[in-house]
Amino acid sequence: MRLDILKQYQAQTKYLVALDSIIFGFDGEELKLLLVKRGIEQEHHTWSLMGGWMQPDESLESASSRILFELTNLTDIYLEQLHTFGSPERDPVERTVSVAYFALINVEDYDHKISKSYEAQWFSMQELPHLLFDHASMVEMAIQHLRYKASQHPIGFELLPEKFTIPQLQKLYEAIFGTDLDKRNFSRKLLSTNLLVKLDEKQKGYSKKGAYFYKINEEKYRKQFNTFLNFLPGNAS
Amino acid sequence: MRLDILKQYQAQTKYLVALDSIIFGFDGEELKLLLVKRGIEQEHHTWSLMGGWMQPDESLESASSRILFELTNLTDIYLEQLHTFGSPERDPVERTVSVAYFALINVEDYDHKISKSYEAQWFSMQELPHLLFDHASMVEMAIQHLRYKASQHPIGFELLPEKFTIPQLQKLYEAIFGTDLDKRNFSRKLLSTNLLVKLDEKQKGYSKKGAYFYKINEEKYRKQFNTFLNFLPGNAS
DNA sequence: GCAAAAGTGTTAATTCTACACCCATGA
DNA sequence: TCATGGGTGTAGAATTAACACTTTTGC
Repeated sequence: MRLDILKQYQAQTKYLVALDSIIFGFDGEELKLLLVKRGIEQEHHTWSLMGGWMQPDESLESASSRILFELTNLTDIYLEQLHTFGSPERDPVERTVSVAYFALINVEDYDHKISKSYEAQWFSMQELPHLLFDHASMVEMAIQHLRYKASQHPIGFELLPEKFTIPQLQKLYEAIFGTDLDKRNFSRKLLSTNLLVKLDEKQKGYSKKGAYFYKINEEKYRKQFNTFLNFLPGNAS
Repeated sequence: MRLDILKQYQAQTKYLVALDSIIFGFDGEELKLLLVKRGIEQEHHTWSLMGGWMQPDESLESASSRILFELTNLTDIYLEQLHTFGSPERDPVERTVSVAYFALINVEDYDHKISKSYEAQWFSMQELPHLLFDHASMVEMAIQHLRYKASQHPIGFELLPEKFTIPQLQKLYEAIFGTDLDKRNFSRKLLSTNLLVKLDEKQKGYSKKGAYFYKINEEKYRKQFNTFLNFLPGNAS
């Protein structure tokens, strides 16, 4: 290593690097966001995104997974880097660059008993509390991204249980886009992708007739993921 | 400020934060990337993306603009955050988190005489040299993003001079997507957006007949930018 | 007058949208 | 038996894709 290069590096200011997760869930009716009360601001009762610090041996991605695991005890969560926020004023305590990740989880899998150490709660997207720092803009960017992503890729499945019905899926898309969809057009378009496998089993309890369960064709799903365009049925904004 | 909060912040490791720019240009035939030889690695003759360090008083965005200005002397460049790269091994000198921005500039505006301090050169996307660190993956991600973005938004104009012809624009799109387009369908779709204003002037020299120049309707362009969908004519991948 | 690029229209195929009725079941 | 949500088909409209000839002008 040349000495002048090392010196050039050493002359630079270093910064704290944080990760924040925008965690979406779906309860069958509404789109939800998982928020925590962090120790940091406990006395102010300020809700915030789940977050944490990057450790020296971690990549951004693995730090983000770790932090998510700490809260939910879940692994294999759909996680995608959203944007990095670094304005000098964003954290009044000390300058921090925060890399925001957006996560989709199945609410049923989330066991709130496990992580008692965090005071965590699902909030309807319609009734979000005041958020810490610039977390509200992170959420805003995340919902935009979710809309785009869900319209182009079959990402919605990540928010549902393994077995789901078409009406459930439609409700999810309606929640994401904040609009009503025509069920005939929706199911036609959906089934035409051949990503769904119809099961023999029917959903019980919710409706009298019961809707058939479907699961997703994993193989096709992985294969098509990046070439899957215009998924969103027509009559959404 | 509560003391325990401050302590929690102070216990954290800090990191270097860098910015790297993937700068695209278009010379009328090919899509190009602007690379520099950084002082860092000069003896190895390694090309790299233009980059620099974030300063304590800057946002990521403004640091990125500043660095781009240092190289090109241009302001008002199309600049968009792409992704943040932070694997522990990415910079062997010292752990650095790098926020990558992707930039579109008009090659004619770029005056290589101005920034003699950098050894900079345009490279065809087909013939990129070996790049520093993880810069090759940044470029790969950027080209993917450019393709998506150009298909959904009228972003291509950023790469062209103020006055351009339709055949020029078509060549640009063909370069971005690496495919041929049908000129009849292309110009129909393009003109149907009403984003172009036909000028009286014709391009001289390139073809015998000469093609009409167009400029973009700035007002509509700004307004439509985020709602402009499916711009790409049909017969591109 | 001819070579080279510019410019322009039509048709068939596909996809999208709007819309309404019957079905199965539990209460 | 009736109320509730599940499931399905069709026709008109709009968009897309494929395709070829005429125009202009510098050489």
